[in-house]
Amino acid sequence: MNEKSESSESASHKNFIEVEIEKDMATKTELIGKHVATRFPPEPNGYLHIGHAKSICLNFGLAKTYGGTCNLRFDDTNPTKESEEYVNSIKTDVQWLGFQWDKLLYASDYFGQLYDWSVQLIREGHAFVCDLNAEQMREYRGTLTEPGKNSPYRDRSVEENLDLFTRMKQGEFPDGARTLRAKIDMSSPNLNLRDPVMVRIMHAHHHRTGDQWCIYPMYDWAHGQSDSIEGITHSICTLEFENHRPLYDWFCKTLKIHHPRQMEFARMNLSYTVMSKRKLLQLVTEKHVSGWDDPRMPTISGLRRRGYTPESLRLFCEKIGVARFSSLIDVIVLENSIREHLNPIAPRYMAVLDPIKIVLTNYPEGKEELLEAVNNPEDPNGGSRQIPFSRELFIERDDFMETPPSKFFRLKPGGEVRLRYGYIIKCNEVVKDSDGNITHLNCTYDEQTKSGSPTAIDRKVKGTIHWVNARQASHVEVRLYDRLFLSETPEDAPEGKTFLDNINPDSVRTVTAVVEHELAKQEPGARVQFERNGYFCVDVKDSQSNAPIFNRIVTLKDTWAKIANKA
RNA sequence: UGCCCCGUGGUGUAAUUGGCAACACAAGUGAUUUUGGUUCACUUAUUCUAGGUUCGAGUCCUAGCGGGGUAGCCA
Repeated sequence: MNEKSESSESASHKNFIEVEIEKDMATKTELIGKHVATRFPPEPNGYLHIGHAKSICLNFGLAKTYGGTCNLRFDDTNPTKESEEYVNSIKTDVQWLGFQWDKLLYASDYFGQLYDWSVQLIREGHAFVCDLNAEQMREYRGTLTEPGKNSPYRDRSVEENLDLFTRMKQGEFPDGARTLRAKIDMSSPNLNLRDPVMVRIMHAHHHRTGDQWCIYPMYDWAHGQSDSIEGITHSICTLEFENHRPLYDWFCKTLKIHHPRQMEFARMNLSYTVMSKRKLLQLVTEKHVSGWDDPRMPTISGLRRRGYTPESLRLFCEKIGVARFSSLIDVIVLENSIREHLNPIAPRYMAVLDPIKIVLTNYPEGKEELLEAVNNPEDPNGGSRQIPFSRELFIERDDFMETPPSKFFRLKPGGEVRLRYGYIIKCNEVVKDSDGNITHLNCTYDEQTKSGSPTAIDRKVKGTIHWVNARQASHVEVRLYDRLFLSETPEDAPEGKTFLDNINPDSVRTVTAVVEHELAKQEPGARVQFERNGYFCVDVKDSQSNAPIFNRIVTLKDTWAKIANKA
């Protein structure tokens, strides 16, 4: 049973679900000789987001840990909201995350079985056809504090129920005219037990069963039964289904079928992010983002396009843990997970996002030399490359300050800085146009300080900055993404405002960067580090051949920014 | 308002099930560093409150306080 510690994570502790599963498998007689069976059961009515990733990692992870199985099952019981498009995107996302299901299944596969079981419950007096409309049913249900009243149709004979239910199936009645309800207890303190609707009439085309059915089961009357049919041992879902568990149990018990154990965990809340399908949809339809796969979206497809790796998302899900307390995860944890994955593997390049020119006045005009640059200091086998160096270069505008604060280790008038892989230079003159804007900086370089040369060791400077050779620079589009929301909890908007008012107006900034030649040749999907800037990914959708567009996945940690902000 | 669930450093999770409160991240300090990155070291707690049981309580009991869920023919 030590497979858990064999997987990549470092001796992590068991979560409460693992503890319970191990207890169940060891003690429950009906589970003896069986393997752990879980499932990931999305409704195909939207795109998967990072919150689903938690559930996916949990369910598939459990199966892996205990040598069991995990199915992908679509809970497609509401044809008006579902489509093939969503089915396909969900399959893509699950596989991209690195998981392979044991079986691919649909709740709609079980409509026939569910119908037969409905008939069984009617025969046994556990279900009845009700003629109350939606509004009347709400009245009869009672409230949180008052018990409900029995439906006037509750005591119909088995024969009448059977007849009516058959005719419901045959399409004799319009939508909403009747429902099949479980006969439980209208005075139960748990509202889910007040004779819940099992089957409703819906003359709608289903993306898989077509027009075969005009009655469709409700979630409660499909989910547990599907679990049961598939031999699921542990049915793991989020906390909002907690109050449904007694009903889940009631159906299995009353039907006398295999009875999986439902366990609930807290859904993920991420700071500076909204996660509800409704709000994500609103962001898309109202064009606050470019689509479901906009790199700022918390959808799997958005994170993928942004440049997040499956490994980083799995790592993230491992880090946040699983519990029953509804917590708020700091988005920094997400950002760190991609830094952690990319740091040892992403090749480094120099790219200047906001260029300012420097002229090395003592460097011979027309001379050019090649400097050796390490591809990745974290990777001993990463090798090196040659980059051209000459009299005119670009550096980052932020790396020069005319009147810098203390502890500014970069270029300043009269100050020195090292050009990465090159020389130490000194800024002698700030050249401005008539409007007072800096046009370029006149600097001198010290030949003795060339990187790697024995004489270079003699002198040290505090700062090293990146640069790009002016004459041979390539120009590429770079999209600088930031958080989509300004507020830690965007949903908490003040009176009269909504989460949309918390949108960050600068969540994306597009710039043309001057970069090393090598960067212009990167293929879509490639992930690199721009030294001192961050990790970037070549956009898969908008890049043209020989014209990559870079998405900033995440900046590097920036302790200078912290120091500067304090001052 | 009824019922259900949950409260452990700033954040997220642990604690051999009643026996020295631990890990990661964040924050801070220092070291290393030709990325203000990486790496390394060190620093940060009345376990929501009040009672109770016990030799001993984060863990069990009671009450309070706080947070979440729940009144679709959605899932």
